[in-house]
Amino acid sequence: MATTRLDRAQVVDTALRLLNEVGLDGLTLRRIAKELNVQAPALYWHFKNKQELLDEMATAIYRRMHEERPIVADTWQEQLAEFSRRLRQTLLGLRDGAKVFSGSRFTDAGHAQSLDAHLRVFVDAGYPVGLAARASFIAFTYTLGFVIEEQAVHPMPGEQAPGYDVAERAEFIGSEFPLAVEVGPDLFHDYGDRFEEGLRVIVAGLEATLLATPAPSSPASQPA
Amino acid sequence: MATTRLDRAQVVDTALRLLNEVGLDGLTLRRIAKELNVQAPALYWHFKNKQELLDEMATAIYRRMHEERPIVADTWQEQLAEFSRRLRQTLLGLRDGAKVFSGSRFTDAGHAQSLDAHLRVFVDAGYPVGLAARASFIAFTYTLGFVIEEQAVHPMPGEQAPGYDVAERAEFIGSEFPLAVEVGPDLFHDYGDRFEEGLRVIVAGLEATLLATPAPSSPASQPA
DNA sequence: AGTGTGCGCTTAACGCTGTTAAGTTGTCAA
DNA sequence: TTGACAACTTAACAGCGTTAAGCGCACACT
Repeated sequence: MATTRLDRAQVVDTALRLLNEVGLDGLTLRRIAKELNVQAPALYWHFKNKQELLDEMATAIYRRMHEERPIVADTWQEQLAEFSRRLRQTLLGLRDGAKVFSGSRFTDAGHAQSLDAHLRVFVDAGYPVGLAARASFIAFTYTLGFVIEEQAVHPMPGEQAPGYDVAERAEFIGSEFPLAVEVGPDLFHDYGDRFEEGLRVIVAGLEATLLATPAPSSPASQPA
Repeated sequence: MATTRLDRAQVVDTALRLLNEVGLDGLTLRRIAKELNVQAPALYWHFKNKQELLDEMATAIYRRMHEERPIVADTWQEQLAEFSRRLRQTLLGLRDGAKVFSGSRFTDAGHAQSLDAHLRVFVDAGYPVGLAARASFIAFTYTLGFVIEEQAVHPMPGEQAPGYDVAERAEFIGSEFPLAVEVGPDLFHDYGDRFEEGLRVIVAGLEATLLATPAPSSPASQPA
């Protein structure tokens, strides 16, 4: 029964909290408004339309990734892996988190700060910033795609979506394609371990290719 | 002016063609029905609901990947890269292709055939099938995440979505975070080249880790 | 040939959605 | 005390996915 006036941040927080209860499909403007003891059109005073609210939600999600404590990493390998882990954990913490995130755009320059800090680790290690960005984009898209698939099977950490039972799938496919049947557990179980495995693969691949030589030109910019 | 009766395949084909014109948001049952010279509820004779139609569309997309010609690859590296390239190209060929694909489930066992053939390349090279599946899943999620980001910027191969201009972005961020500004082109240009770069990274990473030793146990199953 | 069954569709309608327009209230400035 | 503007409410609109009921035509059967 909040009698104070609304502001954008309050709407965003409520919407994010509500998302975990009702999911993306159930997240309607009327439902959000009800939660705020307000009528639906009132939201249009604060947001141009629903997409702008969703964009602000995505921005808030990204901000949450870093606000508790900044990532401290001594090597670019640690920095890349920790960034990816946090992204996954943050998205997993929200129902349909990956879909909300991937369907929206950042609304402020706040994300530039953490991106800048992230890239700085690579630059300080002597790599060109462009290379750092391209390498990070690979890990970023891997993480995004991974969590989208993961949340299709597990909408929330504890829950299991119907239609992904491995035994059921085996029966569905039949005996004609034994390899496809056999890999069921490898595709639909142990997401945590498999995510880490993928991170190790990408880091090893970067060490072998893009980020092979420690420093082509300058030794390293002096730490701030 | 087709006077023949509808069937599921015809609806799916029409819906996929229409998707490129109107996008996922514009793809309503009434619009699809209109295209088929039929009323919207008629679709419910052929599909349980809209999601079932979308699932069938995703299945058809996956089938298109392989139907023209099967992938022929001598090495698992080629197989993995070519599979990923085809997935990307197929998704890019459809407006919102990655979103449709990632939001749906396969409706038949047809995909098991190509998955089986894909895995066979790894098995014939002497690797355990579980390792092959986990390695392929890494490339798969990378590709999916990559195309989702790519299609956010380029809804169709020629077009450019608003709000992603690099100069605009630079002004938006300001001078406080120079590294974040500088990497604009590295994040938003040359998607084709960067996708290939990512594939090379992942293949190199697999060679260095998961798929390092040619064959742990059996030399190779004899070719069929 | 006449009759019945049921497939494949139409028409009508429901509740819900995002969104717009217009009107109302409270607060603060002059 | 008056006016203005911020922040909302009420009412309404077009369009959505979906359900219920009814209709017509093709085919099987006696």
